[in-house]
Amino acid sequence: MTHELPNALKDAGLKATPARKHILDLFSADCKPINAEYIHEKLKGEKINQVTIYRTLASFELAGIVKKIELQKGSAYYELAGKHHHHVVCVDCGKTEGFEICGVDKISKDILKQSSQFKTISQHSLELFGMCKSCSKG
Amino acid sequence: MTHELPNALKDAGLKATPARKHILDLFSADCKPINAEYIHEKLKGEKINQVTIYRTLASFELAGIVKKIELQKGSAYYELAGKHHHHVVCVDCGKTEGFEICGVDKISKDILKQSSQFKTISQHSLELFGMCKSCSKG
DNA sequence: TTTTTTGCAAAAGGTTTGCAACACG
DNA sequence: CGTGTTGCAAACCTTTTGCAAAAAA
Repeated sequence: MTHELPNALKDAGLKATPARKHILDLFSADCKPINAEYIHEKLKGEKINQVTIYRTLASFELAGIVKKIELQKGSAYYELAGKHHHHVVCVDCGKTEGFEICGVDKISKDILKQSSQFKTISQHSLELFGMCKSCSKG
Repeated sequence: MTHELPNALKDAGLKATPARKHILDLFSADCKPINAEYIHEKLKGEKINQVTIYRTLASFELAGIVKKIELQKGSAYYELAGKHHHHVVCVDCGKTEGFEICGVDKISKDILKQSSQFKTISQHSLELFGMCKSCSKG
């Protein structure tokens, strides 16, 4: 149960509280986007308040430990901030798969070139939606 | 005040009520993404209930008249469902600009080719975030 | 001990629902 | 006239806030 981010909390200037260590462990263990509800459910043995989870996610995001992603599932999802990547989401079961292909930087340059109103583009969101193999059976 | 979508309601099997006509006019007039609050504000003279606005947006989306877009501004935005395009959003003032460049279909093909889990990709969201010229001054 | 962090309760913000009254076609 | 639509009130769900108690360094 030792996490792969041993000094992430200290480096971020965050005190190493049980709640934070457990949540960090969860991120390391399940390498997939998770939301507050999932964390609360997975850690229900630890009796961590939902508010603490929201605050922990906010501080992790501020510290650059995790990244918030918009999967259009009605709540905010987070995952470890690692290599730049995007996701395919199954519209049926919600399963996600990451991918590293991303041509958006080139698109951004083209946009700026032809844009009358924008000066810089610093971020982007790109999510694909489709059917996974299990759900498209039958 | 005649709208550019004269038969959109009839074609969709929706009754041409005042609320729907006004909301449709708004979409035609302001060719930009708008949300429920904006509609409510713009049409406050018409005394249209918020619930009616939400239901109208839902029925318009179902009918394919409008498209919901995720601008990460805390509420759902909609715009007329026309040519496929995406947006740049100013992280400072929220201004949006549309653009038609989109290389995502090609990316989707590549993803599917290398994906172990997904069979089809049917939609995507792509939004860029940056600073508009007014906001990056100073 | 000092500064964070947590829990609780409550509120906020956007959106949805149930139901009766209303109005389009 | 009949079915679809609206308004009202209330619920819902996720997320945020205020404040005092608890805990990390």
